[in-house]
Amino acid sequence: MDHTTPRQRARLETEAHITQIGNRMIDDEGVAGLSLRAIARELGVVSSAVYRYVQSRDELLTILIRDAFTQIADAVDVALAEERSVETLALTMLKWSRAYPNRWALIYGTPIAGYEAPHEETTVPGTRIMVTLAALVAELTADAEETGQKSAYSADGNALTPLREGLEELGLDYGDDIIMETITIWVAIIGLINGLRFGQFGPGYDDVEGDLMTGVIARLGE
Amino acid sequence: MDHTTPRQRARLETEAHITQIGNRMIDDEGVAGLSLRAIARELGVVSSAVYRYVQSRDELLTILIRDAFTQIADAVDVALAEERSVETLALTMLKWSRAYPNRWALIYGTPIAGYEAPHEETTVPGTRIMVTLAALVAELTADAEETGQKSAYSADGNALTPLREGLEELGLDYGDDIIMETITIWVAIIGLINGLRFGQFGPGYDDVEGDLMTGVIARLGE
DNA sequence: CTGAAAACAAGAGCAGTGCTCACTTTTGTT
DNA sequence: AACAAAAGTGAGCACTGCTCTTGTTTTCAG
Repeated sequence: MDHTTPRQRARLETEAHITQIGNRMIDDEGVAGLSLRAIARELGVVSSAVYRYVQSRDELLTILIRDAFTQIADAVDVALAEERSVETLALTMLKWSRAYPNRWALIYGTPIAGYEAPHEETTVPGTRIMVTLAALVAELTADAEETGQKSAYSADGNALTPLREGLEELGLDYGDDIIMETITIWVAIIGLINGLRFGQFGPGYDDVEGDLMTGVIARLGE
Repeated sequence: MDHTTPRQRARLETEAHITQIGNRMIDDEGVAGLSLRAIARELGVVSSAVYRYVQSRDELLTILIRDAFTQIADAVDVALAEERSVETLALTMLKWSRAYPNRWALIYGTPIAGYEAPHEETTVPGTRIMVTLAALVAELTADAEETGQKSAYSADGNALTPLREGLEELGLDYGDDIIMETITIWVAIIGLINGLRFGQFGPGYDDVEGDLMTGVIARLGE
């Protein structure tokens, strides 16, 4: 049986409708195009009415950011279930960024001015992929050790302290070399996708984005 | 003798004043805080008056973007004259990003919504550092070859076509391995700085940013 | 079934933005 | 002194987020 009153159901529906419209607005015009007044118009309601459902534009932003993080992390999980490799992870992120470039910018681009992500709301979904990558790197390193190759990172381990603590909070304990390897691969992936999405390399990369990513990942795998 | 009339001089002064205020506003509140009306107030003039000096907010943005690109590229050039290495290049960019985080976001972050960089205006200063990096990589690769180490990148060279063409326009002709190496290092640098500046790794990195960059660069140097 | 309470919606209003346009004042030159 | 160009003015348009007061439903308990 259904324990939701019609009222509650209507509320949830409207909330879902708002986030849906919000997502579409971001897809269409970027985060700057996200307007509560425009949402109100589309809902056929006066502008102040949407404030019954969402406290502020920032709150809606938080919801949309969390959604985007969750979506891309889910996509990566699905793809990794098929083929577990760093390349798959990277190419899946790239593919998602092409499908939703403005959502990509929302989560991996410049922070929104005057907006502070509520940390507890967004940090967890926001770090999922990186944690997955660390696990992947750990697996591969373990394999490499069996075949006799040992990574030799011996720089100042203090540099990794903040990240190591973050992983420890999740109950994970990796060595410095694994963390260093993870962060290197991670920043390369993000950097490449950002460069492509933000047009920093100029035009003409449409057909070679995947190959470029594959090349970078291959280069990082020594 | 001076061939500028007092009138022309006043104009140039006001223009310089406007870009100076604009830079300060971006430093203070990010690109969203760049307001022509606020600039007018600070100039002690009515809002419509600034349109005598700047065609639109976007035009001012273009000026500030070009300035920022030029500034960071100059900083890199100066540092490289002291010590010519990839690490120096990377650390200089990192240092600049710490000094001017909002300007960094302006040039390497999410593109401004509804704003299209005029290409001819910004592309040249925007690619200076990357071109410098390519030259650096080429030098180092040449050194490595003398000592017998040869890089072996042999993936689909088509992926590099757009970049190779970009370099050829500047009269530069590098091999695929050098271009691939350059782009890998480049995206790692940008990715790491973006991650740090945009707070994607969480807090607590303030004292280890340099070590982190050094570690990544070292890892990329095999 | 009725009446109070809670939820929802309306509409005016505030302060801010970029930008335009008709108009006046200042300035430099002939 | 006359005149044209440049600079500055102020009103106005359309938009934004957000608040506050008023009115209207809908829900739910007595």
